[in-house]
Amino acid sequence: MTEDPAASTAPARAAYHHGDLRAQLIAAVRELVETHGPDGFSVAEAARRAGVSSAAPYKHFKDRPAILRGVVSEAMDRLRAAMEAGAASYPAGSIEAVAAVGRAYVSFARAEPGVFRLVFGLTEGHETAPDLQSKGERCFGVVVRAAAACLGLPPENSDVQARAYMLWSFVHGHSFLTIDKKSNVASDRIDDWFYLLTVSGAILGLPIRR
Amino acid sequence: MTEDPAASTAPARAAYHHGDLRAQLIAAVRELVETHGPDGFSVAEAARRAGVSSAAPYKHFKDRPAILRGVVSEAMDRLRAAMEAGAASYPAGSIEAVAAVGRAYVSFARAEPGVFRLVFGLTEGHETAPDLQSKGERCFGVVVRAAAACLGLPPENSDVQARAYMLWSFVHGHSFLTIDKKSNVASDRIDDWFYLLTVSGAILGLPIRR
DNA sequence: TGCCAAAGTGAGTGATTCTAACATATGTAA
DNA sequence: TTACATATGTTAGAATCACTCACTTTGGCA
Repeated sequence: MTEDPAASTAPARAAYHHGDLRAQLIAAVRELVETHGPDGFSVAEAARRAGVSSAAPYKHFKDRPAILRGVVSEAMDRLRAAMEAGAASYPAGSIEAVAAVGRAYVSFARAEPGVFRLVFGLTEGHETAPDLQSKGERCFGVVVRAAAACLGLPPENSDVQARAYMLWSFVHGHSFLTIDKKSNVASDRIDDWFYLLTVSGAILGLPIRR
Repeated sequence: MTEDPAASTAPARAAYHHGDLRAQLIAAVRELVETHGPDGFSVAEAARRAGVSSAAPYKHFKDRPAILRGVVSEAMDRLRAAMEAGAASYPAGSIEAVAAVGRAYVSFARAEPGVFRLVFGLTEGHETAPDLQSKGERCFGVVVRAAAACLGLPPENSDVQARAYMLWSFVHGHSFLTIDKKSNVASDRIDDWFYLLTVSGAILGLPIRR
């Protein structure tokens, strides 16, 4: 019982008492949410996978929603990092950079549909979570900056903000429809990259590349 | 105990044994989902509100997810009816009719954010629910027909399908971002009707009215 | 070394989902 | 009208879960 190397997908059980249980719990919950759906997760099962008693999680999280919020917070960090990496992989100010932000968004939703749904389906305790709110705004900020650079306008410009919001709406909706498998008729036939380029160009008012 | 007129918001208790429990349960669950969030609902509470024992619901629904699916099914009927009514309130083939479909969509999300989230957040038993799948496709069909009429092309045309999908993505994303209160900075300032007209026009390739 | 706080355990409470066995009302056919 | 089959309800109970409390163990620190 000193070691348990086959503990789900968590890298390893560090120690009997001291291990970084908090991170391991978040990883376990993320996995559960991904496989069993956002509401098919239980604190008891997560604790079981982490190899601790069912009361241990409450030393690190106040509540069941608090655990969910931890997962969401971590996921939003990764999402924003992916968006920024997408923007950085193309010349600053190019429309390709804008589309790459959207592409990163859709890719994240495809790779982790359960977590993605959780991020934008969290309602309980949402009002009392200023850090999640601010992280959401930072994600939006990535879109705003890319659009601003592309348009040659300051990010505070209202037109930039509006166009960034439209871009985000489209990409957000496309992500949801994709993972929901609704209307796969059109979704499957679509090359996302071309679509994102097309729509980004149209929304930003730039000529569309063919 | 023959009458119980103050039973939540359900119109009235029809009879002791015979009442239309199924419809009343769906109404109670819809209400619970709306007030306490999609996962803050319990079969026991719904039964309590309908004035029956906690085992009664299982005579009408196989499962907890089955009840949710019943609510979703009913909601999708209403959503489609609202979209069709929106389209019908403007001349057939007009861009205003297309935008009205989107407006109905956003209005529904605003009016019933909990149910809306449930409709597109349902994952459990989703694969074994062909009626929900077909209802989703019928909703998409409303968009397709409006776009086809506007473009003067048959609904089966692939360009029509793709543009309809883009329209739906945008409207869907806008709905979600609106009810999630993310990035209210831009969302609040927006006149939806003008936006929908603008985007609809851009996506359909028609001149944008100013 | 001795003490304190952090971190984990085990048992227990109340609520939940769902099943099983039983009771009652409704509709149909003799 | 009576008798049966079925739909619809009930109570009781098993299994699970969220969460709390009292207790124990461990690591850090003066």
